[in-house]
Parts: sequence; structure tokens; C-alpha cells
Amino acid sequence: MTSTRPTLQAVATRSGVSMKTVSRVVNGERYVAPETAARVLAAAAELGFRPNALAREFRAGARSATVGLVTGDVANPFYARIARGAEHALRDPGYSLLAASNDEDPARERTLVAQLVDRRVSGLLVVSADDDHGLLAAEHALGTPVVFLDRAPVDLDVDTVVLDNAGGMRLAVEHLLDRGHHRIGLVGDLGRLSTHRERVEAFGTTMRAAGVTDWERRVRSDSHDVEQAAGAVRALLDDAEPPTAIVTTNNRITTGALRALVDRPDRPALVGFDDFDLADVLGITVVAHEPDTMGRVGAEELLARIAGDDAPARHHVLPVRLVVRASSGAPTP
Amino acid sequence: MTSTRPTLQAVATRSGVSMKTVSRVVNGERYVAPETAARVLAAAAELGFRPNALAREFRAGARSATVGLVTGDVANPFYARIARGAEHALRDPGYSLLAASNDEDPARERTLVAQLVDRRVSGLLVVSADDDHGLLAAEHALGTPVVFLDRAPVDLDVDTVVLDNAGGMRLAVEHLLDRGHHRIGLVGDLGRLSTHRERVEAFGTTMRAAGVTDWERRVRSDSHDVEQAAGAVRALLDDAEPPTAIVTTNNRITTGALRALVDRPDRPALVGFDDFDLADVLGITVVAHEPDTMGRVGAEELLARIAGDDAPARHHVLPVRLVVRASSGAPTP
DNA sequence: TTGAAAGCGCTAACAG
DNA sequence: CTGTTAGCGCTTTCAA
Repeated sequence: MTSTRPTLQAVATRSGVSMKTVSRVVNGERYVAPETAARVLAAAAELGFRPNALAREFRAGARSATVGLVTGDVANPFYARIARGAEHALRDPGYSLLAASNDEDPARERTLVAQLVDRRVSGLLVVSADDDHGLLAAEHALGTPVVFLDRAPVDLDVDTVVLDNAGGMRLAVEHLLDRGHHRIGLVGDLGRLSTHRERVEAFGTTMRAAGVTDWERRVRSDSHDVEQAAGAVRALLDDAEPPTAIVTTNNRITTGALRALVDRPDRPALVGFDDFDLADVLGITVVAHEPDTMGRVGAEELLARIAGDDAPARHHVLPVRLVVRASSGAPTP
Repeated sequence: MTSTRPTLQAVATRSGVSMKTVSRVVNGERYVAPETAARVLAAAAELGFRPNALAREFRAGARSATVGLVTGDVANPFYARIARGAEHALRDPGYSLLAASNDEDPARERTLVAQLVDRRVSGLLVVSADDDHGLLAAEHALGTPVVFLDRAPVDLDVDTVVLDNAGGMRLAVEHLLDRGHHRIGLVGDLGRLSTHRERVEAFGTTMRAAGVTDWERRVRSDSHDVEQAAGAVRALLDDAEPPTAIVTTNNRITTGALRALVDRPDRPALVGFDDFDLADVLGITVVAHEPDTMGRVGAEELLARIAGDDAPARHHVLPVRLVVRASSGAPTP
């Protein structure tokens, strides 16, 4: 037999005041006599009263004190850190995070967004795997703040927080060129992702600027898991003219590359996009950045919008930096 | 000017039927004439109607289609994988995950639990950093299913899903003993955590069974971040009689150990609790298990309870296995 | 400083 | 098969 949960009504009866008065006390509003407040508080404590957030939030136009976060897969450290950054920023203002993974599947993303919208989240943080943001656009038009992280949408004018993808790739490639590499391979994520496209484009631009014209033949896109990345790396190395250096465009692909390289004698130089936990121990040169910051900045942007800031969309570009370690040595002749 | 959101009421008016009928259609209930249903659906689509989940869930004793997950820190891969496993299991039944990190702080955990309870989650999945579960106990008594993950509570009789901590540690130690190690060090997490205590106890038991009596002097507890773990490892190695092998009790500590060992010539054998992303590349022997499974089993348990299963508390113990790699070689003389 | 009344959007319970 | 009524727990008017 589960006993029933005390309501605000019950507290009112118990302390002999009106519901409105209890409400005022519970919400710390002014204009309540100290004695009345004390009496109400005592009754609430005795009864073990806990306000029903669902009821409170349920009102015309009211929002849940909740923010939706849609990413690819929580278990990817990149997304996990975004989640952490966002959660920390939302903590004090009292918002909870509804975290959902789209598994990089557009259809699933739509389902998730619909769910979150139906739940009347106060805002949405999304690393989108979708090109069509109809639902999000509609929700945004209805006043729900939306911030895109990592990947900027082309069909929507909303706040964004992205990395300096071109700058990062340029740093990586120039570093390798400096070290004497010319045959540089690139192993990248799904071609349709904007981050991937920007990185590949910067790769090409930098290579061309250095006078390397056949860079395209060593570009392998569409590796979307560790195994595919390992395969792409092996394929590159088995080429007649294998690369002396490889750039990977995210942490998962770097992991795949390391798996592929671990037992190869012809190990090329390696630079990875995204820093990772043991990069220092393994001595891997990386383009580093702070995913936590991406989550935090996105959350802060959301909070500003929730607070009523209706300035035109802002576009944050977070800096990246090259962390040089042993893996980016000169080519072996 | 944000336009207003269409309600079920609006759809009813638009399609000339009662609200109840619209409700039936929207929820796919039976006993609606196909033509009526079609008309309602058309009206709903035209208006862009989306049901208000907050309103739907707000009713006497009603719960939100939401499950709370409290862990230490989402950015720790162990917790991130638990989250993924839980999310996947909750996906089809239509539940969303409210994920919250306690940062291993008991006070923060209480705040989080209170928030989740106030939000009327349908169930709670918790990796607790707290010893006192008063609030959780009360909520559990009120009928909210609660499942403890990884760490079993002593003050509460609820479902649990934990690892075979003793078995895992025994495997690790026996393996090292087999390889000829006797001076084995242990670097572990906060002493108050039940997982830690179980692992240390099994360490001692196994060592004693092998006739090693001074094992306790090489046990270092209370490393709760990577840096502390690295320090503890260095301290062990700087001892007059340093260990020839070290066991670390979780992935963070293993990371710290690797940082500490990377530039030491006197590198001891190493076995870590928890598998991790690049353990294969680095050749680290580990006690492996599947955090995803922990999340999944916990979520399934929760779903069963939500569905009304009121059998006595169940206690799941997940298997672990030893994955032998290069790091656990014989002692160097 | 306090209270009474109304209502948020939806669904159970009960008619028709 | 469809409609009417009532009400979830809380906060927002508006009065007192």
C-alpha cells in the first residue's frame, strides 16, 4: 500500500491558511507574515511536502525547467563532455538535462526532437545529424530557444557554437608540411556532416597552397565507426604510394587509426582532430579543443534566450590549438 | 510575436468532434470510426498539433514518462556507457532520460534526487555517492521504482545491479601471482565506496591465500582523480621495496597510472579494473565488463517495476573477465 | 498581508 | 462509436 503524497492543499489545511499563502511561502515570495511562514513551513515539513514540478510547470505557455540535449552518442567522449559542460552551466539556474542520443540517424533525431518539444523543454541544445530542421524551425518560431552545437544548420537562423574547423585543420596540415610531409592522407567522418566538409576543404586549401596537387586521392571519407576508420587507414597504407602522414578528423577515427597502425612497421606520422584521454601517454599530436566549453557556451546562450534576450542569432567559434607530440615526426625515407 | 500553440481543444473545434474523440485518435485508442479519425488527423496536421506531454502526465498520481539517472560524472566513460545502455533500453517504451551528475558529492546527490522526485520521474537509476538514502527510501516507499547501479546501498532493500568485484579482483591478482609477482601494489578509489572496499578485500584475501602477508603496505586508497592516482603510483614506486606489479581499481586510476609510468624505466606490470578504449593499443591487461549492460539491466528492471512487478528486490551481479595483454608480464629481476 | 475563484490541457469515468 | 463532466496541483488574477 503506497500512501498518498501530500499536496499543497494538504499543507494549507494543516496550517490553516489558504493555498495561495502556502504557495507564496513555498516559492519564497514576499508579503507573508513571518509567523505565518513559519507555521506553513512547519506543516510542510511534518507532512513531508514536496511541490509537484509537473503541476507547477503545467500552465498555458509554461515550460518545463528542463533543457533537451540531442547528440550522437553519449558514450563518445566528445558528446559526453558537451553534456558535462552543459549540465554544469544549467545546474545553478535549476534546469535539468534531458539527454538523448540520435545515433547519427536523422529519423531518430526527429523523433527525439518531437519528444522533447512535446515535453515543453525550455530550450534545445542540438548536435544535429539531420539536414531538415522543419520541426525545430517551427518550435523555434514558437519561441523555444534552440542552439546548434558543433554543426551549423544551413536552413535555420539560430545561435550556433562551433569549432574553428578550418583553422584547426590548417594548423595540422601546415605542421606536417613543415616536418617535410607531402603525401598526407585524411581519414574522415560521414561526408554529409558540415564539420567534415569544412575540415576536408581546409585540408585541400592548405595542401594546394603548399603546391600539393594530388591531395584528393588520399582523402577517405565516410568512416563512421572505429572499424571503418581502421580499414580506411589500412587501405591508404596499402596504396602504391602510401602517405607518410595521416590526419584523422575526430577522436573515433583516431582510435581506429591507432588500432590499424599498432602492428604495422610502416607507421606514418599521425595528427588527430580532438584531444583524447591517453593522447599524452601515446604521444599523439592532436588538434585540441574543449568540448565542455562548447556545452557550457551553448547552455549560457540558451539561458540568455530563455531570459528574454532576442538579439539576432549569435555565432560562437571556439578556438582550437595544436598540441605537438611524438606522432608527428618527419617522414621516414 | 510568437503565435500560440494549437491545443487538443482547437483540433476538436476544427474537426467538429469532441475533445475526447480527438484524444482517442491522438492516442490510437480503438472505437473510433475510420472517417472520424481521418478528419481529426487532418485537422491536427493542418494546425500542427503536438500533444502537451506535461498536461498529459499531470494528473493525480501520474508520472512523467521520464527516468532519472544519477551518476558521478557523465564524462567518465564508465558512466557514459551506463547512460547509453539505459537510454537504449528505455527508448522503445518511450521514456526519456533525465541525466544528472553528482560529482561524487553526497550533498549534490540529494539535491538531484529531490529535483528528480519533484519532477515525478517514473523511476530512478542511481550510482550513489551517498550513504544516507532517506529521500530515496521515502520515494521508494511511495511507489517509485529505484534501482541502484554499481554500488549497493546498505540502508535500503531495493533492486541492485553490480559487478562481480571480488571475482574480478581475484582474477587479476591470481594472474599476477601466476606470473611470479609477489610484491603487488593496489591503487584505489575513495575508501568509502563499496566497490572499492570489495575490491580491496578480495585483493587481501587472494594475497593471503597465496601466502603473501605484507600486502597491506602496498595498498593506496582514496585516489579520486587522475592526478592523485599518478601520485600514488609514483609513491609506491619510490618505496624501498617497490611493487613489481600494480593493480588499479578503475579506469581513471589506470589512466593516472599510465601517466605516471610513461617515463619511468622501472615500469611494473599493470592490471586495470575496467576496460578502456585504447587498452588494446597500449597492451594493458584489464578486468573487463560491460557498463552498457549495467545500464540496460537496470533500465529493464525499472521497466518491470513500473509495469507493476512487485516481487522482492532482485540483485544482479554482472560477470567480469580478465583480458590478458602485454602489460602483465613476469617481474623483471 | 491574505484569500477566493478560475483555469492551464488533457484524460478517466461514465453516460448516450 | 461518441460526447459530457469533472478534476489533477498549482499559480494567476483580482478582491478584501
